Amino acid sequence: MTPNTHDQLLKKKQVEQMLAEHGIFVTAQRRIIAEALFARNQHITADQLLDLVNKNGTKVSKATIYNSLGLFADKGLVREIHINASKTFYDSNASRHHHFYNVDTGDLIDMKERLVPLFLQSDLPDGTVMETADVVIRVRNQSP
Amino acid sequence: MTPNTHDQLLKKKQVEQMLAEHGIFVTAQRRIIAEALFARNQHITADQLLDLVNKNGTKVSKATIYNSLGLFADKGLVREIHINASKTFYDSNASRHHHFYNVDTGDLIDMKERLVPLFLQSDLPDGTVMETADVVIRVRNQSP
DNA sequence: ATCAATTTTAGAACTATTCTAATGCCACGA
DNA sequence: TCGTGGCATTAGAATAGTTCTAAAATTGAT
Ligand SMILES: [Mn+2]
Ligand SMILES: [Mn+2]
Ligand SMILES: [Zn+2]
Ligand SMILES: [Zn+2]
Repeated sequence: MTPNTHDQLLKKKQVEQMLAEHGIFVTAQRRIIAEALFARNQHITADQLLDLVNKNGTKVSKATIYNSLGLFADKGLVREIHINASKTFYDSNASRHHHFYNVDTGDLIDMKERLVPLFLQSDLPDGTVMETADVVIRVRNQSP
Repeated sequence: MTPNTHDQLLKKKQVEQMLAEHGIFVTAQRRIIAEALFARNQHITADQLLDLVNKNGTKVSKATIYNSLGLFADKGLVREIHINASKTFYDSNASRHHHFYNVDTGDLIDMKERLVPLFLQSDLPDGTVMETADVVIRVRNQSP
């Protein structure tokens, strides 16, 4: 019995294809990182991802984690979410959606699409085009 | 001729009143910091404010700048805006409004009120109440 | 095999922010 | 007026997320 099931092989193919389609040269480390990152929709920090990737014997350096996350973000595969000066999440779901952040629990929760604001291109500052719309609604637990 | 004009004295009074109304004990340093910060609507970083405050002979420590900004933010007098891991702005206008951030120029520009999204309390996660709605629309300069 | 270009890496460097612990300040009551 | 308690302020150290450096590894092309 090989360590790779059919499903895992499929997923590996999908991830490679995804990277290639976005003009990202596939390397061993990028494949490992992308497989861990895109295995599910998640909000993860750089060093949570480092731990996750290196949990199973593989060894990827911290620098490569940052390099790859930066590259993936540039190519539009992940979204950076800046909660505060020392908390940056990477969202493996880069499609248009926004978030609730619970300051009491630290939870970052996806917001339903229908709540997303609408912007008109013509309302942007002159000579600019929209890159991303970053929305974080901070909530706290109701007082008891 | 005294160094303080009538207008400046008025402004000083107003600032003290503002702090007191928000339950902030007025101290010499807090008054100096608040006068510089609330002199106009601005988006300013902690050490820009440190420079501004200490420009005219006064001497306030970096720790006090951070302590005061944190206190003012807790009391709802300023808004923190987290652009990225190493760029936090303090907005001296804490009223509800949002921002465009130009990644090419670094400009942070106020957004007109009518573009602000609407949220229904009932759409928040169960058991939570809204604290702030932080919206930053990132734009970049149109390609030439 | 050789080569140039790109990627990875360990660890150092950087830097915004927070922490520490000593000192200062001030109001109040004895 | 003096002493005490409680904050506030401070210099500088510590922290920690991120970026940088420069050397080694990998890659695909010739
Ligand atoms: Mn982390
Ligand atoms: Mn700064
Ligand atoms: Zn999300
Ligand atoms: Zn503003």
